[in-house]
Amino acid sequence: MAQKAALKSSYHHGDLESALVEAAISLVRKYGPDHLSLRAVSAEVGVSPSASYHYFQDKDSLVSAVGEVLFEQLAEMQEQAISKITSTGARGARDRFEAMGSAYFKWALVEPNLYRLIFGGFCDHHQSHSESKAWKLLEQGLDNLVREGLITKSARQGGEVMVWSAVHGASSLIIEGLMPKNSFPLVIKGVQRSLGMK
Amino acid sequence: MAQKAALKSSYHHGDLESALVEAAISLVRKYGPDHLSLRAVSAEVGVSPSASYHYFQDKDSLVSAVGEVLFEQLAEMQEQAISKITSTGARGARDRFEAMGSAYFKWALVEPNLYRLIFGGFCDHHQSHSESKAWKLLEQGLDNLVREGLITKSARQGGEVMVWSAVHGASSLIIEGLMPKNSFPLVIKGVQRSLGMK
DNA sequence: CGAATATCTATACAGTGTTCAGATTATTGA
DNA sequence: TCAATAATCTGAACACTGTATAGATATTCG
Repeated sequence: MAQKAALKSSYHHGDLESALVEAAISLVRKYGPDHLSLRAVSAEVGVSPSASYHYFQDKDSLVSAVGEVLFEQLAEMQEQAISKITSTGARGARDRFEAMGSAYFKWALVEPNLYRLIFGGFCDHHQSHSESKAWKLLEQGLDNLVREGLITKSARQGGEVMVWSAVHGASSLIIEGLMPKNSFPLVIKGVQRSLGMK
Repeated sequence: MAQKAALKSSYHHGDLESALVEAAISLVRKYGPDHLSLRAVSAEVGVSPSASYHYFQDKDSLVSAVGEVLFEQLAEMQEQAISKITSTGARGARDRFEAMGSAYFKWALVEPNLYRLIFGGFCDHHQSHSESKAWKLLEQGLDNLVREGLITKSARQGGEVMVWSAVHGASSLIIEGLMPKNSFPLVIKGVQRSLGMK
């Protein structure tokens, strides 16, 4: 079906589709989601501008593919941060929950242009919100807080919405220079209070 | 100095600068902040593409001017919503605070493309966050809550950051289809809890 | 091997941001 | 009042963009 490994055939690239996505990510990171050019992406890969039309209907379609990959990567980054926490019990649930939020925030600050691509209306998130890995991680983190008795079941209700809104909002506003960079701890505190967290 | 009113001189426009901004707003509203073309803006006004370079250094500069106007308009919309509230005392402070948030949210949902332009990294907000009208409104609203005894001084600390983050985050995520549209009441509730609001 | 297919190139077209020389109008000052 | 000056806008040009089409090249399979 699909030969995954890129071979050095000069004409047939081997895995052009993901090479284009990767090159696009690299260019967006540098120059922002606007200012991304299909021709520059093609040139980066060393292929003609029309080649991409075999894998993507148009430029927006490539951008959407990039968004999907990045959204997944962001969640993986969070997963990785969570898995680094060694504490157990109530303390563990709390630490993991905070690590999840901090990882999100840090990623946004380190990669503002990638963050803008995901959340700035450049790509269609055709998967429902509750199917996304980010959402599931959040659900899981909140469930742990309940299980360890750090928050009540009733306070947990709708917690995903509140937590993601606050963390995403702060990340976005800070990136755009509308909020001081050191605001994040305040948001963490506020989220904890909104959850009635001990 | 400056003749403000647009006169029907055929060659000299009269107030080209703000006419360009207005036309840009209209086009961004329809087609989004990406997909905005300087040439289309010029055509809308009935002027040559090069004319805009007398008032704006480049396209990005025009977009930034648009962002400044829109950011101000958003705050004015909030002010207007607040001024419509007739209740007084503690109830009044509470209602006005909620109206401020709801107005922000509604504006975002009605004008997603304008919202994206302001908060999606398209324009430089060269004014410091604490100088913005939005921020001052928020300060004022929180001060009123304290004055009316609805929240404590200590809970108020950093309230601007938490409130704006949550409201902006929810607006943004809902616009991008990453959160159900009916999530806003949950965010309001969460904000109130984070402020320890009675 | 040869035919069919997948993959990529070349070329072309309309549209983009931007520059610059010059045309047009408005304003100023003697 | 009327030339000189300044402000404002146009026209043409350049390099660049997304995209469609036709054709060249490589791979695969009978």
